[in-house]
Amino acid sequence: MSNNQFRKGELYSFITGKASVAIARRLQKNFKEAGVEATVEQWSILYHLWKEDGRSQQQLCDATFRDKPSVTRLVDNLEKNKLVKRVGDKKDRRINLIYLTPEGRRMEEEAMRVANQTLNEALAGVSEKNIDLAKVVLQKVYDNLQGML
Amino acid sequence: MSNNQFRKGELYSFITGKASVAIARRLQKNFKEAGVEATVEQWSILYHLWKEDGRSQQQLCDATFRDKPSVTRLVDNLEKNKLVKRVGDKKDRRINLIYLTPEGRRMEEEAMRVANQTLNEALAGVSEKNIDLAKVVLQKVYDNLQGML
DNA sequence: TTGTATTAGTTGCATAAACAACCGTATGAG
DNA sequence: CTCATACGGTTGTTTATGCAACTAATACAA
Repeated sequence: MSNNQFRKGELYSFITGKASVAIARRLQKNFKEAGVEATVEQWSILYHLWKEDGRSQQQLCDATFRDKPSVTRLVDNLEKNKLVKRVGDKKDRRINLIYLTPEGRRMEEEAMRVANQTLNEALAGVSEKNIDLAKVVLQKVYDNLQGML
Repeated sequence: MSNNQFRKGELYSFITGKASVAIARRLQKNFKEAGVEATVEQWSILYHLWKEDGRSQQQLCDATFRDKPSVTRLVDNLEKNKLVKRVGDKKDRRINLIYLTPEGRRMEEEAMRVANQTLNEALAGVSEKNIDLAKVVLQKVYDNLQGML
């Protein structure tokens, strides 16, 4: 069955995902330099709220590929830093809707500018075509692994 | 300078690296099912020791893209689980050389089998050519970000 | 209507990461 | 030789993840 033997080093690189670790580290550093007071993980939650405010924690789980405890605690920290606020859903009292505070909304422009700049640094010298191809491969990997749960 | 505007969702996917997170989660699950008693992070250290035993912690930092405290604590846990042993270097007393225990050595075959199988699951249906291309893109991303430190 | 299953969210515990500050050892210039 | 500097490793603190167990609220079937 192992018709797919990997060349030396390939296995390790794919599994450890050093490229995405490097991007996250750089984004964190760039946030700090730009005075954006949030972690990359917190940014990933804010990112989805900027697109559509007032999502439930469960929706944020699905959007960010995290489990429920992770989102609970990210929201805890975002709330502590006064960037979002939990509001109980009136129709279904199990649900927390997460809303941006004015400070949370204010952060969007600069944070997204830094995120785009960081991705430009990361992808410098890579053609559009190859970016698309890598994207397709990574999406396929993700789909392969999701499907088998 | 933002000649490289990203399509919707692309920025988020690249930065959060969901594919490599998914691979790591699957590998952890497969380890568990196969009775391999180690975390993916611990495996990443063992992987390099299986290739060459008796490396220093600093060498393991370089090999695994981790900082010194991270490796210190991974080695702490590996030592606690009796998979490796710290041995002081005789020539330079600052250095710890990390050696596999018999149990650590015994784990290699099964762990590498599971790792290869996991990568096969992840890359099912992706052509050799596209795997290579994705690899090149990810390496370029890594190099871009390393260079600018 | 009652009782069971499902859903949303939280808490506890172990592991890991980043960053800064620190200690002991080695090195090399003067 | 001595002292500043660099190097290898450890510790403390904060943040985040995964898993399992749990609570509260809802849905739904009998």
